[in-house]
Amino acid sequence: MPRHRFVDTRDRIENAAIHLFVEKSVAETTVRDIAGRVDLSEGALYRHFESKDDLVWQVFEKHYVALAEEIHRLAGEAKTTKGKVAAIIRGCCKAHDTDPTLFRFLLFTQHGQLAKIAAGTPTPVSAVRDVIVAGIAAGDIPDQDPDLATALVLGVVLQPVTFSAYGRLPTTLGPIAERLVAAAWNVIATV
Amino acid sequence: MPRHRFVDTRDRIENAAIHLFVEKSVAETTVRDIAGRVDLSEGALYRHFESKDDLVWQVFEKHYVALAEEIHRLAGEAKTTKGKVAAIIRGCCKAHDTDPTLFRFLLFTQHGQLAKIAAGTPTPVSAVRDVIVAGIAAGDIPDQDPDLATALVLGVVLQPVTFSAYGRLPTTLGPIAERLVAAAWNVIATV
Amino acid sequence: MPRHRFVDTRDRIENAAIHLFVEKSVAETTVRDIAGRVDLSEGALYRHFESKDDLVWQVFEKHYVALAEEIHRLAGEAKTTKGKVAAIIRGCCKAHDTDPTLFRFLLFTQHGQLAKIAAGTPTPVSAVRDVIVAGIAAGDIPDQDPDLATALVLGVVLQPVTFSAYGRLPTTLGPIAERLVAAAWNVIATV
Amino acid sequence: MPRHRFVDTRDRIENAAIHLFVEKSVAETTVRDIAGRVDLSEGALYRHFESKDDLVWQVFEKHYVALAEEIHRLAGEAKTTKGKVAAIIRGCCKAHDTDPTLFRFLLFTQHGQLAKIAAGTPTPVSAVRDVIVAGIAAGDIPDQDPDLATALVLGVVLQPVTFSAYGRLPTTLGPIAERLVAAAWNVIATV
DNA sequence: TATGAATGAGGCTTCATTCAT
DNA sequence: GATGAATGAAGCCTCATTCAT
Repeated sequence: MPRHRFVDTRDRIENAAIHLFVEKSVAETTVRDIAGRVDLSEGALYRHFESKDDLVWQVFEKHYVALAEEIHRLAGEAKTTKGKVAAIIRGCCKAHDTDPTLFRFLLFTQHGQLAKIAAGTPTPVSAVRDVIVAGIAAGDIPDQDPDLATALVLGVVLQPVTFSAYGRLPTTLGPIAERLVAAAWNVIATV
Repeated sequence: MPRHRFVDTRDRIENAAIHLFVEKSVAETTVRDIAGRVDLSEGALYRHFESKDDLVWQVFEKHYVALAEEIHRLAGEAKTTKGKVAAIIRGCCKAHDTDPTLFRFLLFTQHGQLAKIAAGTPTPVSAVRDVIVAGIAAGDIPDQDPDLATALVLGVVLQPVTFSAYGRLPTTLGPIAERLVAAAWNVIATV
Repeated sequence: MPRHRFVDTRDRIENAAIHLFVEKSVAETTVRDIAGRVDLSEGALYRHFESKDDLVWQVFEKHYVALAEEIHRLAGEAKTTKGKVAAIIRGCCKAHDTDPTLFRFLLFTQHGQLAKIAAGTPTPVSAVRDVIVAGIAAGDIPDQDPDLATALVLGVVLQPVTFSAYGRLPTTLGPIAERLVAAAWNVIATV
Repeated sequence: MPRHRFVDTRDRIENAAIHLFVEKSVAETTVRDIAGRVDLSEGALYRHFESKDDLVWQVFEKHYVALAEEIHRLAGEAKTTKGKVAAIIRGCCKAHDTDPTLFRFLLFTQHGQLAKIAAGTPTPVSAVRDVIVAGIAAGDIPDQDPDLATALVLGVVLQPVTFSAYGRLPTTLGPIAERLVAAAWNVIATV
């Protein structure tokens, strides 16, 4: 049963697509580009995805949700708010370093995909926000606008990711993870 | 209708373009969209800009450089590093609030335009970096990777801007400016 | 009375147009190109010509007819058929050398303009043909298809003109005029 | 309608294009014209040619070079210079009569395409010139400017072709081939 | 499943021409 | 007469998608 052939092809398509999307942006990547990268005909792609939009969405959603779950899981394993935040930051760095292209794809492709996410679906943003809301409630961090706090924590991770993508910082975030952990905590713990 | 009534046709085009670019992204904005918004024929646009790409680039470059100069100027007016950083953050908030759409345009359109910027041209990023490098040299802030420090400072402003664009934070950054000032300083002053 | 201003401008337009038409072909020459060459606005051209087509046609017709008349005149001054043919060839060489660009314009622009010439209008072709018909009638040259004979005589002049235009022969035809005279005569005098 | 019924789509495109180019000139033939003639969508053309320019060039180059080779081959089969010239002229007449439209296309489209030909590429012109140079060296024809001689020989064939295209001579050159052979020889053999 | 020619809508751009100034 | 922004038609080309094989 050549069932694995299928899975394999689909994975290869997704992978090629992600790389192209980061290299040239979704809009500038053509179906032909993707097919060429996977050494497949254009028409064959439509055996795996309904449309280009569908491909983008499926790939985005899958990994976006996975990242949200990972963050949620990591936060759950720590007891204190400080520990949760640290776990999240470290988790993001690790996720980034495991596959920088994928992480960049999620960051750069949000625009346009975010609107398609069903309200209430857990996202990396909501996962972080949950931790902060709980932290405020528990008195671990000062009372403050949870959305702003979330933005600050995310800014501490995502801007370095952006810099890394532009070559202003190394491809690997591991070495600066603890610095980011400290910064993220600082930013919400100090008034 | 007198055809020369609007001497500011070019300005109106730029303005319409910026708004559309933020609303729908550059790629999804057609020349026809822009022309329609300004109530002009498509062809007429080409008397003002060589191409769509040229329009995007000229509009981006103009305001991107202007923002860099503004940041540079603000930093120059303060004496201490702390004062400079504060001035920069406040300046960004003010620039954002003066014209949120323009600020978002700069933020969201970097990708793809940044590569066209001549090496050595002052940018908002380099302006911030300069302050940090000087701050380290002066001993105002701990010794650290200036690029990472720059990323952290920018993250503190830009992520709230992004949240604001997505409706997760108010359209106005003024009210949270001092909070961002504190956060930005914290992030680079604490090891 | 600035009457000469007008004449002057019109001449300059015609001249610029001819040069551009030869350099880039009529189709690839834009009204803007012409206006630019004369340092005039596009709209101003329409004060002198009804349309681009009109400009092309007027310029072509004027010089095409003038050349026909010149050939006719030259043929009339000689007595024998041989003398007439020689005078025509020499006249063409002289016309070419006086203004190679104009001659090339006539040669290269025929296509498309020829159809507009009113039947019966004297042309360079008909002028040559007349000489040949008369020559046959007078017994100066063997009986033969006058059209073919005309083609051969013209070929002897026009192909060198073409070569000259392509840089395969010098810009000046004067030095080879007598050779062409001999060839032209040979080609129709020998069965 | 099965879409693969015509394996020769490319050939049909080339053929339609050549006819249109001769009928209306390259500049006045639109991609839509060509597509319409072949009963194909405009976009489909681009699966066979990169651009309109590319189509023109490929078609031109292919047949221009083929004609050069044919002339070269014919010249090679004859021993004497006189025989070579005769073979060339007859070959041109035959090529013309086999497909007058194609021959006219080559003649009328030179302008603009010639510049694209790689230096050193054999062309009909160079093929004729080679024969003449060799003829001079062998003493078969008087010493003379080979370029001028080439022009004269070509003029003898190409002007009748032009006349034929304009309806001034029959569509078929066969009947006058020997006359042209004689004229071509005369023109270079007599000082 | 795969192929790739074909479609068709729509995007960007050019350009002859007009017209208010 | 001159200007040059504006028009509007039309041209070339791209690309997501379909479909016969």
